[in-house]
Amino acid sequence: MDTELDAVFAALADPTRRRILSMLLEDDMAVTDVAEPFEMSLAAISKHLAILTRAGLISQDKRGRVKWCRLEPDAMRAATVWIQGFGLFEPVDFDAFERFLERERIGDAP
Amino acid sequence: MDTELDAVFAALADPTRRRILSMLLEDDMAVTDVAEPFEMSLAAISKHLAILTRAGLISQDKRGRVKWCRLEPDAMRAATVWIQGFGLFEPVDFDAFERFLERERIGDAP
DNA sequence: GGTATCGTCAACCATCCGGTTGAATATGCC
DNA sequence: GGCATATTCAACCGGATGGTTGACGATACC
Repeated sequence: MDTELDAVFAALADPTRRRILSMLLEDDMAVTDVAEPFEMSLAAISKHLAILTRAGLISQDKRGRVKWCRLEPDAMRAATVWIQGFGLFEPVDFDAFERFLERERIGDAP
Repeated sequence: MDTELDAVFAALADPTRRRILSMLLEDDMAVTDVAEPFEMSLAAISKHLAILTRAGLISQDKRGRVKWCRLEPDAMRAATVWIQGFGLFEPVDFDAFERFLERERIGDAP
């Protein structure tokens, strides 16, 4: 039924994977570069990336011998929509949030 | 660190638990009543409720011999905030996001 | 062709998860 | 006291998870 939502929430339930997602927020990355800041093996990171891919949170595109990882925001958006379905919170203005991020990024620039 | 978020997302990653949460949206319920529509044992539901409680998504209040379960929306809100601002672990961004939310709320007010 | 780099596969391990069943602990009722 | 109801505990099971290591298949470079 809602196995997609299962996969998304399960994928988000791990700090390593959340950190990977936030790294990909900056830019697309190769698998080796994703693994670099972590203290675990490359194989472990590769598994985490597979879980994120299965959940639809990222996509992987192999060009040459390097595999590029790209954030896919839609799956995460689905999770947010489910939470909002509770009606407990004001609906989130995604466009406003995008503008917020943009402003922050500009503010941080030298 | 971020074990709280771990627990929230892990708790949300199960359809039974999500269904329980949506049931509790209606009203507080006793454990037995929560278990009634499910086809699994009462003990299994009791475990699910323990997981939801540990994640802070519900609270349980024993009055007499019946234990009442109540939805606690704050934990879910934390998850939403992370998703919306994912990658904003740095306090600076979190504060900025709080201000952003505040601004949005003021903007929306009549 | 030979070699280094990128990434996954396979096997293994410890631990957790979601479920069961049966016994145990409260509490309420007569 | 004695019995029924509400809920958890304890032990168990099969399967998933998160990690390791070592071998392997591709691709790039000289």
